[in-house]
Amino acid sequence: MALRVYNTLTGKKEEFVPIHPPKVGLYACGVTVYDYCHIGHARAAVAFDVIARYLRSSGYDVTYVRNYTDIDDKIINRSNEEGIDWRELAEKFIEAHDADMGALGVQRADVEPRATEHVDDIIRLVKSLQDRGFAYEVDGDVYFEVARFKGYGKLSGRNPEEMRAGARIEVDERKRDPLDFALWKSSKEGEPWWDSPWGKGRPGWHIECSAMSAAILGQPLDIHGGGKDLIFPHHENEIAQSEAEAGREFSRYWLHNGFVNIDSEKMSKSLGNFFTIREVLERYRPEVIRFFLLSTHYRSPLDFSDQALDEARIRYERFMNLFARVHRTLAEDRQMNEVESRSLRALSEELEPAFRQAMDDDFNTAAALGHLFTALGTLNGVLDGVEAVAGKISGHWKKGVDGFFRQVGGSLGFFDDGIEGGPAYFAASRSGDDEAEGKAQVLAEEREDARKAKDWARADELRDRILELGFTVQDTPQGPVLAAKK
RNA sequence: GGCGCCAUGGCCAAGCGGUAAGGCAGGGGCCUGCAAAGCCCUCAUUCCCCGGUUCGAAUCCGGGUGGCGCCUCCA
Repeated sequence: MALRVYNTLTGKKEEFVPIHPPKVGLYACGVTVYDYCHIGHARAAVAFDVIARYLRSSGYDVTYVRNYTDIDDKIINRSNEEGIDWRELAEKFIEAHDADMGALGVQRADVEPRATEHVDDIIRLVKSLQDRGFAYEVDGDVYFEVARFKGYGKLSGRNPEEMRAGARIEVDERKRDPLDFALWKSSKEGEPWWDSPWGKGRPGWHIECSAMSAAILGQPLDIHGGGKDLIFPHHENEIAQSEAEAGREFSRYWLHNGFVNIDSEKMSKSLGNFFTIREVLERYRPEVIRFFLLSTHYRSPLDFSDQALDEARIRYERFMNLFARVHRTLAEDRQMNEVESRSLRALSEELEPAFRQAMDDDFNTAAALGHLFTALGTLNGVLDGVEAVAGKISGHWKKGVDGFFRQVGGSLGFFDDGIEGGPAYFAASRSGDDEAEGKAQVLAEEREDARKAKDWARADELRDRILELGFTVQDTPQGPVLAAKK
């Protein structure tokens, strides 16, 4: 079964064929570091994290590059507002970005370049464009001349003539054409600058990705991606710069993730309707947020709401409940019986292939997760049978279940600890209150004694007190099991 | 104004020409001292509307209606 991906450039789903298999060069646009990341940034990061993970699990040798744009007007403005050095500001938000994304299980990219580390490459690229007649200088600023590049508009499906006719492009007298965009900007007094053939200045917005991707991955790239809002002008301009300079294709496939919406409207800084990752992390577990983000196909819009997060939590906890249950079920060293082996065959012969088929279809995590829920019913059913006769499960079965979830979870960024992850999830240490857990544990034992004495009033009272400590209690065949609420 | 995307049960959500996955919520049953967790059954003759193509359409085409996005910084 071949992997198929939706390519923005062609508007179609195509079979994925790397240029130099098994190597895959993947470049995703990262963030401009002038503020904390919101859930929209998280979605993009998680989407491309899953893409990189799944490509690897499919046998590709992926080099994943995700940049930080650490020099830009917004950074300069923000640093002036806060009265701190722009470098310090960028550093602060790079650290915050790494912490937030790390919490969500986003793996580090293989290379995470910063624009300021590649100013030499940027200057070389701008100079080359100028030498080739695609760029012109005006008082220390260098612009890309869109009219000289014939393919302009091919990614976003626009044509330059119509865009010029549109009234929304602001007129800058210094540009030969309203569509021309800055490759290099002269720096004003007090602004960051680098020496260049055009005097002191700094990179324009789009040029850093062209320069860094070529410097690190070479050209053409296999995949270039980012949020849908980057299609125009950012990625369109990258194509113009890179293809004009190199005279060949910039990237084979272009992948773009959809937005996170609030009440059906795009979450964005300008609308003010955004939630930062850290805000949401105060209310929901990182795994739950990740599960929410992967519950819809990456190209579709995704509505953010407490209701949606609550449902994601319930859904995610069904897996954790299963894991905790498997974990505490006693195992014995024997061959699997018919029921056990049939359930594992269902995993390996039906569910795992179905999972991969879904992921092969343009990384359809929503459909892939659907198949995992099917596994849930089968596996819980096996445990029901074991508990009904107060028996033990085969150790091979336990191992098989653990292996299955580690395997599929590896592509999604879940279930790293397999079955062990169940009890760990419900433990209080995750919410940082070991003391309360200790107390609750004592009460749970008292309650168990009361239950054995059939003192139901006492048992119920103890359960209420445990609840007040922030725990629910389940009476299982293996004894009482606590779970942190939250 | 230009370009584009979307519309599936109460809610979320797969589906990409072959006769509606999955989850949440709801109803019934089992299990339980009661719960919780879990299991079983149930829950869209129908996919915004109207035409068309086809043996066959949620899926393709045309026209509506509604929502959204990009065209300026934006994941």
